[in-house]
Amino acid sequence: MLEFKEEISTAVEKALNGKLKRNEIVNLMEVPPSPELGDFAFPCFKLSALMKKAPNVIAVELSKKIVLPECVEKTEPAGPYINFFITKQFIASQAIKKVLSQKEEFGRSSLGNGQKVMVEYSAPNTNKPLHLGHLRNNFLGMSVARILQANGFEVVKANLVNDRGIHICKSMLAYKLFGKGKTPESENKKSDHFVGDYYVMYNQKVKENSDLEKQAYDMLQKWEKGDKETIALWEKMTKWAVDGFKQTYKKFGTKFDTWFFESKFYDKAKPVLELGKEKGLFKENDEGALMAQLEEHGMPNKTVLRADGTSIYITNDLALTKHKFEHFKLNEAFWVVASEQDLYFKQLFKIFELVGFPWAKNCKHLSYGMVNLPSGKMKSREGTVVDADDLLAELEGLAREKIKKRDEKIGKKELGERSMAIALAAIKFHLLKVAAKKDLLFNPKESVSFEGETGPYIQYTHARAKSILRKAKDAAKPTGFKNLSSAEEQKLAKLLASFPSIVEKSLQQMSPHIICQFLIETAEAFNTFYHKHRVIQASDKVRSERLALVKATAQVLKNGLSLLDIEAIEEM
RNA sequence: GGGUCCGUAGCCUAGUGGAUAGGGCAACUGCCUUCUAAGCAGUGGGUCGGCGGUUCGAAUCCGCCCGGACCCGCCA
Repeated sequence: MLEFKEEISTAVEKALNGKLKRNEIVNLMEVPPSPELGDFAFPCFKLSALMKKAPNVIAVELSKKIVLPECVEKTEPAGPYINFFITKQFIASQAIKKVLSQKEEFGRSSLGNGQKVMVEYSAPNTNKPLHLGHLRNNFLGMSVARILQANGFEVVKANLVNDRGIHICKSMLAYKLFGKGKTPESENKKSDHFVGDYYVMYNQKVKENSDLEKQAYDMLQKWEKGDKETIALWEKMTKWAVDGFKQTYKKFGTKFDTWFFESKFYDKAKPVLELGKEKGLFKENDEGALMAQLEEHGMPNKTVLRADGTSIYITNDLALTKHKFEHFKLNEAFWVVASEQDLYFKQLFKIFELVGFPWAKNCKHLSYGMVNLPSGKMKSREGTVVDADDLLAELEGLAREKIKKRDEKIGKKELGERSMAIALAAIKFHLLKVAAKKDLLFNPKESVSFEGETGPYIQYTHARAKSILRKAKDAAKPTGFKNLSSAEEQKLAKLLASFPSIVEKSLQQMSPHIICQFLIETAEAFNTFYHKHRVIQASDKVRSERLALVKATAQVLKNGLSLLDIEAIEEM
């Protein structure tokens, strides 16, 4: 549709004799709210101010002067607008030909020009199993990485494991005191859940015995000093946790190109700390803690090193970020982290800028809203979280029942694969379809739904299209697209043609939800078409053209789903 | 006290200046001997939190207020 817009703008420019520049005209061009009003509209308000004439008068006069380009069937002045109607066969033919020739490449671009970017996401703590919050994070990370890749960026997907700090020592302490040598194997428990149970246990026990708090802190000291016994326990429990995470990531299709461990970086910040001191940015306060002086830059000061010399979270990021940019030669780095850390990242990036790292301006925080439950906030400490593994198992079970209702004879392997694909689509789409910055209220009933604006609905639409294509078999190649002139076919073709600009918009805004909204609209348009028009039973000529439209729709749905890391299955 | 973000029908949500605010869930009415009913068509439901301002034009921009979430030097 872009080229049509260009051609129309050129025609308008000529008719205006230089009253407006061409790119101004392109920017003013709109799509009318309803298809009966045409495919493009030129509003005359700007001209009205310029020419001191009523916009509707201008619309009438100007529309007579415009020499129609080939692709335009007619123009109509409508109040202050001039509406343009693209010749119907041009719309269908342009859209379908492009999709079917470019196939999985359709929607991709080379905007990134090979630039290397890192997307860091997930960032689990080794004392708690992955929960709903991580899922939103993981899905955003995976999808953003895919959108970047589709636009010609070289993407490094990274996971930073928070495997040190006082919180880890809490679960270690509980295990040491009450674990009695049990193991995940002996308890037949997934290993990250096994570790997480001790974190919850610590938080229960500390309510009765506040001395545990001091013991945990002592343990952190011992850990930082390299105490053998403490390190051995830490290694054992960290491995349990990470092994468990890996199983969960595998089930969800969450992937990483590189793993960072906080324990390997927290003590490597010296060069950055020294640099900051030299610049006068980091100064010791009265208690001896090292503080980044940020108040004159409009934000609170930030502690970068404790008074006792031990590290905090930012100490690690100071070391790790430098390593990232230098070791991976990055052009840009993204952090997918919840909005509660907005200020933290503002401070971190400001520190990089003030220390003088040239890459400071290429650090981007992809902030997203918190996931809450109807009962309130999720708290790992209290065990009131929606566990990732449990949620997927529940969804998979529901999908399984639904598939069996439709097809009683389905094979076991097939059933397993399909139910998993559908369950994953449901949860991924549910968490991605809302704009990332919005907080999300996780309503269990809605989230397990496979109907309405859901991932399975998109998959179902794709499967329907594929089913037609399978049954049609011997499709003759269409010679033209003169028979796709119904409102339903035109609407669908226009949507397909707009996919590349949708992908570009989702890249610019780093927003997978834009893809979700597009897929919903396209699936709706296809299903409406499906109910109103027969494909296989149509006359030879019409059938071949409709089959091409169906094929193009399946391709675009698949390409779109792939940007969300959702599988487009063949049958449901 | 300060800062950031959010506020669109009973619930969830799209829409960041342009034509009657677009969907979904829930409710109700139709449609399966025709390409998969996880679908389609239809009905009802809206002071776009409030008030003021800017503009030819505001859900969208600005100001104030109300409500909610998050954050504010040694948690992550």
